[in-house]
Amino acid sequence: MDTPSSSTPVTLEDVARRAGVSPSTASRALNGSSRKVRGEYQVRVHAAAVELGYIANTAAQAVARGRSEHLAMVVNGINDDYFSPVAAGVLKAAEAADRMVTMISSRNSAQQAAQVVSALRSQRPRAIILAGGRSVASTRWEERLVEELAAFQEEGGRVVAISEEGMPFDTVSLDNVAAAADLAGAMAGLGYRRVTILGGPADARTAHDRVRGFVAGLAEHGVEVPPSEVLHCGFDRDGGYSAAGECLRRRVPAELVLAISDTVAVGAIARFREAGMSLPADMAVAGIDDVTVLRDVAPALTTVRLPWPEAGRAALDLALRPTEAEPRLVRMTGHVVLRESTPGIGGG
Amino acid sequence: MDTPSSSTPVTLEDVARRAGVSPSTASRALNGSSRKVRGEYQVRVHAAAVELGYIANTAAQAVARGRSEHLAMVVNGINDDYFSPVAAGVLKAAEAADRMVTMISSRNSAQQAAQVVSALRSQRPRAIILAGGRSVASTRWEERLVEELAAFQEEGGRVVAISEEGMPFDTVSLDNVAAAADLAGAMAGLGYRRVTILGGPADARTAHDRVRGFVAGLAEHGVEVPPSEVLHCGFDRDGGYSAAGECLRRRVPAELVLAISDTVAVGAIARFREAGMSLPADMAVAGIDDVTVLRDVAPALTTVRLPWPEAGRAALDLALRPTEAEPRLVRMTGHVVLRESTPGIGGG
DNA sequence: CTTAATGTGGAAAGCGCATTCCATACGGAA
DNA sequence: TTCCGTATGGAATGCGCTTTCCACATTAAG
Repeated sequence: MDTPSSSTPVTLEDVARRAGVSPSTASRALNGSSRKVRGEYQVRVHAAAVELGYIANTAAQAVARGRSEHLAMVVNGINDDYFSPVAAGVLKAAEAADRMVTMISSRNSAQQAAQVVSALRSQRPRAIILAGGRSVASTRWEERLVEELAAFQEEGGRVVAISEEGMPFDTVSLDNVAAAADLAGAMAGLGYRRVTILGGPADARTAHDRVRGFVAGLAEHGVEVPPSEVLHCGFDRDGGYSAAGECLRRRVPAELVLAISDTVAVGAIARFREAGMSLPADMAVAGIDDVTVLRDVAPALTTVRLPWPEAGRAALDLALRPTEAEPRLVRMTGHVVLRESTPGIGGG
Repeated sequence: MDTPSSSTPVTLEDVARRAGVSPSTASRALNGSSRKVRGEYQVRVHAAAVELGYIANTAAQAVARGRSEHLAMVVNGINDDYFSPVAAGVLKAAEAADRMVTMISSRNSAQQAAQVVSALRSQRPRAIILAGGRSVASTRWEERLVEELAAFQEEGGRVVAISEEGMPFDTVSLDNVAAAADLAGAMAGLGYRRVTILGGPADARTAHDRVRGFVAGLAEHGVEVPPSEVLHCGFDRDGGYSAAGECLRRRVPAELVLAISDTVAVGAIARFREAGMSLPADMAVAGIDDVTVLRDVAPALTTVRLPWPEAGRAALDLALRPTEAEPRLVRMTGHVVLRESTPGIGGG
């Protein structure tokens, strides 16, 4: 009790000795074995275990069994604000399934992701969940990443990607293109014609898809967006802020700014306000994601609700299901939520 | 390549054979051992490892060494929005330190926490970080939790608590009382006299401390808050929303609502708006935490900035440092951020 | 040139557990 | 009563890796 790190963890053998049985029996009694143990021994072993405060050594179990039951997740480039919903969804589902999940963040690059997956593999987890952040071009590192993942799967592991349709693994896909197109369509329906797109990083897959959706959705309603009206910027609040500044410098200001995400939209709003504009009177703004904490702010932001937490849960479900021959695809779609920030033009 | 789960992970022995050395040598070459291996063997082993795609089995290492190098973290009651900052801080720091962290969420109760810590212990991690959520009274389950943690420490593990001063472990403390008191003091300085407190759950430690700080800070400036003006509610947006409803039913409405957190404040604001009030003209509102995404909303929320991500990082630093005789305490304080939501009364 | 000190590879033991295999006890059928 | 099938405990083996411990050079010291 005095010196630190003095005691040593109690092992299964300790329990067995205490209960007066063999380690084999103790093992069978304490964990779900196919073999049965006589009732009397059963209770004696359990009693000994609680008396001694025995906690099974998962590492040892993993090596004896050849594979652990843990789950691993790589979060690609956590954004302080934004990392939450999908990770929270996964964690909550894991809680319900009584699992632990090991998280590791990769600095947003596929190179890191490959290394990180390799590190994860060393844990021999049951499944690896990959969240977000591929880039547009299929780089050499992307290939490495896929290879690494494929090797893992080859060894009996499960791989689930979130939001990354196109990988040869089980995938939970949030249809970014459709979400953006729906929103754009709705905006066109409200009468907006001159729109500027805050497009996020040029090389991020998600950003790219959303921009594509915006453009397509508007085009469908006869609204063309000249390439000069697609502004690239960071994927966060500051990105939106500075891109909005750029926007202000245009001769003919837009009627509507379509931001690639709510966070970017918030940054833009801040910049517009700073310039003395009154929202939504002077400028309409919409985003994508429907970040919860933003639902109540003024002007309430028009957005597309994307079921991120549900996607996390779905990913975990897939991860827990046994591998099948064909990669499965769970597709989730968002729906447009009209709020005050886009009152519309014709009707106003 | 055809059937799934066909291949089997390559082991250290495979590498050794390929390199024409003994497993011992391979082990020494591949991992940081105190022993040296001849240069030639060194490169041969490494070459063999990459050729074969060897990935060390951490579980086996953990059992051989007696302890793993992983970090574990229990997040107490993840709130979809709010879980972010501290977890993100920890994860980022872990990334920098090249560590993985296993997260597990406990349903906000100490009972769950005790079970969860026990599960974590089975991994034999190097450290366990405990984030948030103790209750006011020291229940039997809290004791169990501390016991569990103490046993873990006794076995050589490190324990770090965030925001939970008073446990016999290394602690990163965010001074909730002081934060609330500072804010309250500032508000009193702005001339507010009739204030209602949205106090969160009656039994949550953090909430309790903040309410205490509010009351004390106001009292210091001669402002008394009758107990009837402390409204208890959930710790989230909906809690704030409904508590604000209660608030509206009062005869003499308050001039200022002090919410226990930004999220609660946002809920309250939503309710007030719904009632047709104009903010901040009709009602001033302030919160605590300074949630990033809320910084730009209108009316910009007066709050106390609490360095949650930094706390996460600090916790990880502590976790990586060797145990010392005395539990260490890292105290972090917030600072008041005045924004539009509390324009003040005298000066306005 | 001998002897001790040092460096380095390999054999073997061990980490905590699951599991296969063997031994024993028991029940029922003949 | 004998024989076989079944149930269940225990010894032994193995999982992948680290770490003594030992053997064998080399080299430095005498």
